[in-house]
Amino acid sequence: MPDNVIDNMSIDCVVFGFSTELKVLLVKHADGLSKGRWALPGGWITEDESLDEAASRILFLLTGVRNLYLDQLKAYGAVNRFPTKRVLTVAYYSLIKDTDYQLLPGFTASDAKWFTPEEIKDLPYDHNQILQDAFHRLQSRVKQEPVGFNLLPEKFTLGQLQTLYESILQIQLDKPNFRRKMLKMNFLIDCNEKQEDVSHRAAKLYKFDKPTYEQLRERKFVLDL
Amino acid sequence: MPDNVIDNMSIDCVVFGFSTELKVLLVKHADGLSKGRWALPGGWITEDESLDEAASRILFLLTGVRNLYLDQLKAYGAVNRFPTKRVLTVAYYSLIKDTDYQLLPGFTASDAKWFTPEEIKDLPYDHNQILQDAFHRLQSRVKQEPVGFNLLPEKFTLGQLQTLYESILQIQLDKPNFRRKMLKMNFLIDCNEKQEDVSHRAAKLYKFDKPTYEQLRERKFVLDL
DNA sequence: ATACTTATAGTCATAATGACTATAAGTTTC
DNA sequence: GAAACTTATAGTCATTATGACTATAAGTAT
Repeated sequence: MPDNVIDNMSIDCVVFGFSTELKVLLVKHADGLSKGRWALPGGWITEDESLDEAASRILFLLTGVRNLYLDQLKAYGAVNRFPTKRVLTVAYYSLIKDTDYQLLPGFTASDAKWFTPEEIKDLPYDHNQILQDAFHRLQSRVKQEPVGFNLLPEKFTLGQLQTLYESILQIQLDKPNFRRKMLKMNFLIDCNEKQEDVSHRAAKLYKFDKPTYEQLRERKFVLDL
Repeated sequence: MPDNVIDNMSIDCVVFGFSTELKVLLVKHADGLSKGRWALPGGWITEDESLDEAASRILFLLTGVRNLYLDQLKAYGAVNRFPTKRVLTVAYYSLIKDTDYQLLPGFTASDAKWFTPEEIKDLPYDHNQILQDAFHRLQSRVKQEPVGFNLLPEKFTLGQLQTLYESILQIQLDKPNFRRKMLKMNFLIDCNEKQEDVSHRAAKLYKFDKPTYEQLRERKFVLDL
């Protein structure tokens, strides 16, 4: 443990990604009491950094990506949540495009891996609780913010967008109605391009018009799916 | 400072109340660097209590009410947020009915007081930020939960309910449309009683049907005002 | 050529919305 | 006691949104 860490404060991160379904990034702990087990990525907070800075540093070390979408979830401070001493952890959740994601040298596939929520059974400490809370936060956030746009590639199809919403909200949506609703919102820009390399009719590609979205969000706007 | 406190972790609480408008409870600090200034109620976390327990204890000491509606907001941990040393604080927000509220002996009107948001100018530490974040949380929460029912008396009129929503969301609402929307939700029970002691036509009193509300909330339900 | 697969367009009855008007039931003022 | 207020409550109506569909298009795979 470096000498400028605060020895009773840590960070834990829930990193969400999406390709064909929603995934969470776990790391295999190299040492400590949870050695060899998969757990949420985390680390100690140092004296000279804020909470957000600590989370950002820890995620950069893991993923190689700076300025990830990162939002604090909440603090966890049960008396015995950590086995050896009392440690408060501040949990964050993060969204990442898999196109941006690259494991840094030092991490290998056996150290860090994407898991679907169903694959994740038994995490150490209170990480199951943190993961569940993060997932609920994502579910409520997705209705009020363009979080989807932090998970999808620059250009995407309406089908991908729908699959994303379905896998976050865990519901089935009617395709024509979903399209109609999204397009009426007016924050999708038609790229005038089509998908390539698909074995069926290619779909139009869209991208996200951030200014329009922000304007909408200022007023009210609840996405009711 | 008692000897079982953790000297770098504290709690701060934003307590909301409502009578004719939304209010926030502040206390006058008796000692320390902010002596004599109004600030959010707070205190140190002790070794033997969780975060929720600490917040609950601190609010009980202040208000005399146990089992308040209490929800964690988030943790604040800027390096220099506290002047003498590094302290992480976990902020909570709480809702209280003024009928339940009674200042405990030991607190007087000059120690603890309700303020409207506009009256609150310049709080010490990062309390301005915490207050603002709590208010935003309340604004978004009110659309997805019956938080209003933790702020109103047991029996209330539709007029009071509307005023509450207006003062939380800081918008004007059309009266007939608001009534229609609320009543259609089916979680209001007609008490078959009327207001008394008002100098105009008395309104019907309603109370909240918690089971029906919870059922609704399970499914989806976004209150779009 | 036919069967798949997914994309995209359109229909239609019903429900919700926003902006109102109208009336009721009391109090206060003159 | 009548008129003027104040707030509650009921109802109208044109417009828009919704949910559940059907239909067609544009490709690939068999």
